Amino acid sequence: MAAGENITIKDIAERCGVSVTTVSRVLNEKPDVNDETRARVLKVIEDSNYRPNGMARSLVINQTYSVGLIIPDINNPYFPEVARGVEDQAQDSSYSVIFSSTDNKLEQEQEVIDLMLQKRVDGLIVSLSLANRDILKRLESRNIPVVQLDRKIPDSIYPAVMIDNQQSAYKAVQFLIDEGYKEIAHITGDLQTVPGQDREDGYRKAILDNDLRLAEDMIFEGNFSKRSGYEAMEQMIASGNLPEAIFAANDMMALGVLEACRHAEIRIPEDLVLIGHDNISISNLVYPALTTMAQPKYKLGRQASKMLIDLINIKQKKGSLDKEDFFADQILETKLVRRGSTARV
Amino acid sequence: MAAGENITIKDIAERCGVSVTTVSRVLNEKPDVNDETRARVLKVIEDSNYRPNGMARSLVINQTYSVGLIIPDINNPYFPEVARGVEDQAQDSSYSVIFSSTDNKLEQEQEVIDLMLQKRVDGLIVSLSLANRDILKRLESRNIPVVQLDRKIPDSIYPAVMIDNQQSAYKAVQFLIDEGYKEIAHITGDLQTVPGQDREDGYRKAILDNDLRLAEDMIFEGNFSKRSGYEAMEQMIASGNLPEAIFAANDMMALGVLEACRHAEIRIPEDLVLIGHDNISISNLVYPALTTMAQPKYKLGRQASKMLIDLINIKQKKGSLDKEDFFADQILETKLVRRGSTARV
DNA sequence: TTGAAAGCGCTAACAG
DNA sequence: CTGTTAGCGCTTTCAA
Repeated sequence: MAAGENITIKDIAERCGVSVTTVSRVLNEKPDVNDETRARVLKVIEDSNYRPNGMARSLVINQTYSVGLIIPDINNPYFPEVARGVEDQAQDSSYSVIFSSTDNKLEQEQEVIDLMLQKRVDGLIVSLSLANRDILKRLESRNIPVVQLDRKIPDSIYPAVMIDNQQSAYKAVQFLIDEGYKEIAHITGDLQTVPGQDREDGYRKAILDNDLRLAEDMIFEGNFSKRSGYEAMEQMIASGNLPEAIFAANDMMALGVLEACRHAEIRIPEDLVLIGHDNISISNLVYPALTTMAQPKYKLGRQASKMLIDLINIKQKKGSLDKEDFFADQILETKLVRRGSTARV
Repeated sequence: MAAGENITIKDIAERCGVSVTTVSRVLNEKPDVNDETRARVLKVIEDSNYRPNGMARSLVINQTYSVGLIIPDINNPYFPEVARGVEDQAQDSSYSVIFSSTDNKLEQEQEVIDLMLQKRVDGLIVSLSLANRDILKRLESRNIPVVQLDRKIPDSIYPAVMIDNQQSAYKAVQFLIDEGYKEIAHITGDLQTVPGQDREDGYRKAILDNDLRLAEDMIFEGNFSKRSGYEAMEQMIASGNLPEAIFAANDMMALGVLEACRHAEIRIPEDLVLIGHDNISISNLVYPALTTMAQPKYKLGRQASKMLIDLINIKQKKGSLDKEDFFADQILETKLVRRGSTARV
């Protein structure tokens, strides 16, 4: 056990008979140091298993090489993959990531951001609740590098990495139409969120662009939860007026539809065709497997991470960030994944 | 934008006309400070939106209030829930968590642990690959607080929070037996891992304890992946000798079984009954829903987090950790969750 | 109840 | 090529 007081750069310097400056130089791979000296120092470092104290270092260089990742819930099937992308990219640049789930609670978001700022993270990747433009404003005024993920809060200066929800929904519906379906219902996501709204817009646009009838009673309001998908399907069944196809604004709701159909002995895809959105991993494990619009979740995380680190580097170089330093939003493509739930019969 | 150089304790002191010591005192809620002074300082802090620099603070108090979480893959359906537990508990104590996925790669594990130690995390929660006892030894010698999660590396001094895999498997099989099934097959997990081995042991024990026939050809080696479950099932089908029930060492493999059965038109639970292990969230979303042994994943994370923080506090108090400071392993109970895949018909 | 001063472990001019 | 010195922003004796 033995306490083994942490060994410092000073100890190394002494053991080598050089100054701490010199040790610092070899630590940071600066050029101006005699090869022989360098070798000696390196050896002692190795032997004593010395690791520089990152905090002390951070304090003086004013950079921690860590970033914060703030998401609604790591348990939400959408986020682990995103998180992994963020982490992998961060690690490539020797950054660490501190993460925090907020359950979309304003107070929580506030709190964890505060905590992270005290820890002096170099920047933040955030997926915030809509109501929180104030937080972003405050971050702006403190000149903190931030990139938004998945959701973009309007009128924020910070760039976002996300998909085009409207276009993606449009493509989903267009696919159904191309397959020959005319009566297409939509189960919306949470309409308090931008993705929820945008996906509904995409649905409407596709219907109209194809000169199909846009019936308001074919639009059912959900909230992205499985249960809401289940209930929407129950409503359709109760109405006695089944559509030919359903576009659910996300996969979880599509799973709810699947379940309701099973109970009602409605066969998918024979009696009703179904498409979801997001391609969460489960969607390939249920039966019938879900046709869906795949979000490049891993890549979203990776790009956001990369963008943030680029921003941090700019700030580090210039001393601060100005409007023109921010990148344009990055919109990644979704991709149709055809599976059983829309199979031709 | 404006750079707005970070404001420091010194600035506050000046604006208040007091010394930094005094400001520090109110910051840390020390008693010895005049109420009136305290109020004044607090006001200025509030007005200037000042946040103390955590790094500087950490440097002197030698504690960062952050812990590292090292797991194989946040994408593995088992871990997000665990991570959430770790995080929630950490947050309750104002700790942050830095996380890292290692894919069970020794080199990765080594690297991220090193990175975290440089950042001076106060402790580590780890779920390491079996081969990595050396890492733990090194951590011990550096007197780092650590708790193991899910898997325990033998002969390590560090406590673990986990389930009793053997007993849990035993209970699963006993349940099948109690339901009246006699021919029960087992698809093992990765036998290079302790959980894989232990679950097989539990299966064997239950069979023997109940005086059933332990047939080696009823044990199929898998590796925890869905595919391996699928293939095992294919083998059973090909052999023309179906069991009455199957215990799959985890849910993913059970999912593979489900799929293979669908292809072969074997009905579950009518023709064959199936139980998995872990209760990953998917298991309730497939059809038929999977009967399984539920791991208290969230709680595992929470307990591990709590144990680690307790350890950190002890170390902080005593200056170092000795053998007798470590807690006993914490073994949490799994619970049978009955669902469709074992429904009586 | 308050402040001066030393120091946490490191980096970065500056001088030699 | 190397060392001296002055901090980074905070806490903590010690004295007043």
